[in-house]
Amino acid sequence: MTETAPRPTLEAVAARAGVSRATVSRVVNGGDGVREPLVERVRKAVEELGYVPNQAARSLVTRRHDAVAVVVAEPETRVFADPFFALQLRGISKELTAHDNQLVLLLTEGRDDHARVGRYLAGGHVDGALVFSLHLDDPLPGLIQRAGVPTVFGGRPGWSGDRQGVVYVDSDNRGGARDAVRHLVGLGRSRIAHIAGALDQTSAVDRLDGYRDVMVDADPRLIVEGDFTPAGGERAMRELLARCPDLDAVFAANDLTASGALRVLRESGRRVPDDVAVVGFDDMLPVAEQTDPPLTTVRQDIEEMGRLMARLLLRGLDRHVGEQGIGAAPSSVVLPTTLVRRASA
Amino acid sequence: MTETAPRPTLEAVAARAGVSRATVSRVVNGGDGVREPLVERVRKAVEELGYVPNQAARSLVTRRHDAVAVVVAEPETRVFADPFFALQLRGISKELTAHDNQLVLLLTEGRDDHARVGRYLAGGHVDGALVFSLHLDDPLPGLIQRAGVPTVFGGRPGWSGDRQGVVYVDSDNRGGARDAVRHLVGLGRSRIAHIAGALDQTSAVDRLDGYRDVMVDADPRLIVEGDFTPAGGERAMRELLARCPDLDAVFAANDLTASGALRVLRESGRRVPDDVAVVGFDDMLPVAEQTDPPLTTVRQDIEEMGRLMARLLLRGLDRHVGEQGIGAAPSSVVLPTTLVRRASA
DNA sequence: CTGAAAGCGCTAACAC
DNA sequence: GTGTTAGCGCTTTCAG
Repeated sequence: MTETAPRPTLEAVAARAGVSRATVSRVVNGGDGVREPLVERVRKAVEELGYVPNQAARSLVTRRHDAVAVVVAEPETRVFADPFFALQLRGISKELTAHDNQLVLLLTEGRDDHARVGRYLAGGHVDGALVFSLHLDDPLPGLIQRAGVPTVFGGRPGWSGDRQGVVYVDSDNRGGARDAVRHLVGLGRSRIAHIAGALDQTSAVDRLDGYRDVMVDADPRLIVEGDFTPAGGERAMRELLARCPDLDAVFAANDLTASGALRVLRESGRRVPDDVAVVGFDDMLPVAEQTDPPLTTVRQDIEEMGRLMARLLLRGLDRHVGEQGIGAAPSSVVLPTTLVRRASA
Repeated sequence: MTETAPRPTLEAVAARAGVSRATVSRVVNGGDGVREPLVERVRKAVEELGYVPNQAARSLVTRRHDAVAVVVAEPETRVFADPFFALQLRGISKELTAHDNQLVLLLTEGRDDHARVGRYLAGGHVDGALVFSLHLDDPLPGLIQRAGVPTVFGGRPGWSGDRQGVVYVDSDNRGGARDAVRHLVGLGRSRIAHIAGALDQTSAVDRLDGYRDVMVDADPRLIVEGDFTPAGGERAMRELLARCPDLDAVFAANDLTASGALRVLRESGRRVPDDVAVVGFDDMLPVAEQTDPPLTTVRQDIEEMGRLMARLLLRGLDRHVGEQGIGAAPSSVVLPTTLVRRASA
């Protein structure tokens, strides 16, 4: 365990360079308005002493941290099992890094963690927060609002009383779902089932709504709620097959769900797409391309969503420092989706 | 985007409660040595004002952050694709949370990021670091050492000149590999191939060494280097099959690799385990149980490794504050592995 | 262009 | 027990 040596301070650098603390500070922060010879001397001293500014001290006065929290409200860390988060995080990470901001990942495993997260955000460790995967009854948004931290949400939050000034980035879930179902209809299918996602999330609700937009008076038995997991897809598919053995297509709420459905369909002796056509959602490559047959699905650019979330937040922060702001407050964005045809439908 | 209101300070709370800042500070930090009526008054003021301590100010004087960085040196964020990290992170997260420490995840996507990470660590944002997935030539350990942050490594670091006081947590990769190969030998197999991991990582080298321990004079053509991915496993398996069509067993460096190998074996018409027995490493449930046939593999308790890393680090930090330390400096730990028999061997 | 001085919000001795 | 007083290391007016 590396031992921790006492770090040199601004003071020390100033002494060594024979200048004042103020001058060192200026040089360290870009060196504008300091004459070249001095800049040189200070740089040298910094180098020799291995000086690194103490961020706590700096933040205390600037009220800036150049760090952004990413809060993942997924209980039981399904987080990493699901490539979805990975991609989104990656987009976020890239954008933040490009703007020299640090990503601080806050995982919440359960109820108890909420308080801790609230404390952390309110404690002024970060300049803003990116929040994900909210469920309808989640206490997190309230906590965050109280913490008074600028926030951008991933996915449309589903509170009833839509609060002012909430910014989010979402996919056009409803439109994408419509495209998927229309595609199945275009294939001549008529008994089109839907395996929904967990309906306490807006993405699941929106996709279901899109399905209903097209299948205006669908047989209610053709709709089963899943949970966005392969296991849930299997369960739902079994249920559907039992209820409606005559179904000829399935629109699954995401690719993971579709992969489970595919497995059950195969077990039951159905051929895909001949007997039953299947469409997923997400176009999660590792999943959609590996299934048998490869999955026709609705693509959303997940990494871009992440990047965009970060960008909106940072823009909002800049606006903050720039007083009443030249630019308008950032507003929510809904990204388009595209249907990707493979072999399953 | 939630607007940020000015937060009340200790001073404000003190004024409202009619006490000194010191008293408020005491109450906020546990309230020892303050008489009940005052504690009550202060609590009330804190509540009413919605006071939350400013961490930057606190850290400036205590030199404590109650935050630990997790540095993942995996280029190109393979991080999330691999359940391995997920589990380890989870263990870490649990342990840190239990000790009221915040996890700060630092992703490094490439060379450029190293400097940024170094700066972050040296900047005194965190009390310690947990570092993963080092490759032999990684500049990160050097940076970290220079940053002077107490660190625990995940997996034995592979530097030539073994530095003093390096603490790591690792699995008994060599022993586990021996068990795996011995199991295959016990099954009566003699042409046992090995698909190694990326040999710039000690885990891959150790597993290869374990294989060699048992197969003392193995046909060198039976050994191929992979890269811990399914695609690498496929490639390697094809190569092996071309070189040694008579092989009757494969020990793969991890389950992901094994899954790729399995696919190729099936393609080639070999039955597993009848024609070729296969053993993996990791016992990554989502992988090992889903393969066809389910994988016999060497289990390592990955989550526990994560938990242990965090525990060692925190223990070290406590020792630090407790001066010369009552307990000894924490030392490295190597966890045992166990063979899990399923259908593939 | 450079330096002196005043804090940022908090904790920790040290008095009372 | 409680209050007073110094700073922690840095940025930022404000003089010069």
